[in-house]
Amino acid sequence: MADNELIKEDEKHPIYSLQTKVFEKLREDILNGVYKKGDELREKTIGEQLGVSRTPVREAIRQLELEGLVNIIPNKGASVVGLSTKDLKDIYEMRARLEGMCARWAVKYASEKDIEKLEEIVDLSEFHCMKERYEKVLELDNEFHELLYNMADSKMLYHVMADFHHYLQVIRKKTLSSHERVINSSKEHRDIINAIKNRDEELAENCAILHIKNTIQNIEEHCLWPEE
Amino acid sequence: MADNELIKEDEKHPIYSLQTKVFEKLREDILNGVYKKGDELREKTIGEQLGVSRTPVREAIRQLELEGLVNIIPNKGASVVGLSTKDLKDIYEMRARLEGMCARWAVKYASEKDIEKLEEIVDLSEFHCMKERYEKVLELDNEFHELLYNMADSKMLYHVMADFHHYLQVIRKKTLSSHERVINSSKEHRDIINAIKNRDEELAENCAILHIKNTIQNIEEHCLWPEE
DNA sequence: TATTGTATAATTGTATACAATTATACAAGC
DNA sequence: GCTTGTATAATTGTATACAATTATACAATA
Repeated sequence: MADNELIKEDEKHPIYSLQTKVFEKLREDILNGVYKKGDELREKTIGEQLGVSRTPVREAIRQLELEGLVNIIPNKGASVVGLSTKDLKDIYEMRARLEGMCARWAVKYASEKDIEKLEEIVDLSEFHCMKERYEKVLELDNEFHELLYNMADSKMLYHVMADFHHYLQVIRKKTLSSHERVINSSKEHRDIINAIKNRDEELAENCAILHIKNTIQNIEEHCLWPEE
Repeated sequence: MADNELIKEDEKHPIYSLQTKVFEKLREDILNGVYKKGDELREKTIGEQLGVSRTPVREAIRQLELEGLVNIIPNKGASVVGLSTKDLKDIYEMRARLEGMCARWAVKYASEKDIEKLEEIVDLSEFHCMKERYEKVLELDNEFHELLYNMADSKMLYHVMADFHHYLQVIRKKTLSSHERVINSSKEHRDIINAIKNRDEELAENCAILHIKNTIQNIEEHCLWPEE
């Protein structure tokens, strides 16, 4: 049996069930292209690879099916669907609009502390950008948007945005490795913050939409869409 | 053991696994308020009620957790989260924007046949409205939006909209039982169709947004939000 | 009474067993 | 050579067994 990553992590995070960990591992692997479109996911094989029985693997695959990342044919098996370039583009377009909604709603609910926190994140991000520590920049970008999603104070909106965020993770890693893009992104983040500060819903929405649209444009310009 | 609904349906739909059927049954029951917020979902109990073992129930509950309808605490159990009135409102707001996107994209991809089909649906709907057959009207409304979602030709957008659609099913049943609302809804549907016919993306988007906004307003006016 | 400890029961988490379905290999017949 | 039928293997679907965790009941103690 292969040396087993999941059980090792068990010691560190005994909070999560094996099922959850298998799910996250498989999702990660699908989104990162470890499994490619059409690959078949055999319960037994995956279970052996991860050192668990079929049960948690099955449960994980069922969840992946609900997310649309996997296709299950009853009594036959599961195969990887994954995300095409068009899927990613569509997600960005949806995200643009919903990010706008987020910013608009954040205006309504933002506390002074939230806004300070947003500014801190951007400050730190610019610092790490200067030092060219882009993993940190990505992390902080995640924090920025995560906080924004929380500020909107909507369980459902958060839920959708969190899903999108996972889907886009791989490509965001690329966009936020460009010094120039990070600089621009920071400016756009500050525009959003200022709009929220001034309690200007319309402006906040437009800034947030523009931010995502610019991200898309950047991806286009630098040909960062995944080759299929 | 209770008389068992799931196995009976087995004869009719042997395509779906028990797991799928348990999932759909539980989701339906949660959305319809059969299970209320906070109710605990015991695998053994539900399995006995439905005449299946714990395994498919477990898998179904895991899926419901991913949808956010259920909260699982490891080693403790699953409890119903369900949708609050605010959740429903937020979903409508998101849907308004994404429905707009749908209409916009549908303009790009709509075939003559699609448009004809849309018109047929509205014609039929108005006919059944006249006859006060509102279950039929609901069915056709579903068809209209389903087709629109398909016309947008986006797997991801369809996926999100399909989820929303399930979530809103209960309340849509109420709004489309009002003669007046159905009449207005039909007009709005025709506006959307005409915009698509004229290949006017901007107008199509705005009409679709307005359609959902009007739906929301109708719900407000008639106090159709669920009492909590 | 309130609290704590402990034994018991209930419940979940995981693994495994068995049934049902599907895939594969290969020989028989054309 | 190609199809078809059949036996075998592989895989999934479901149920169940067992382990681990959590809840419950209740007695002992302050």
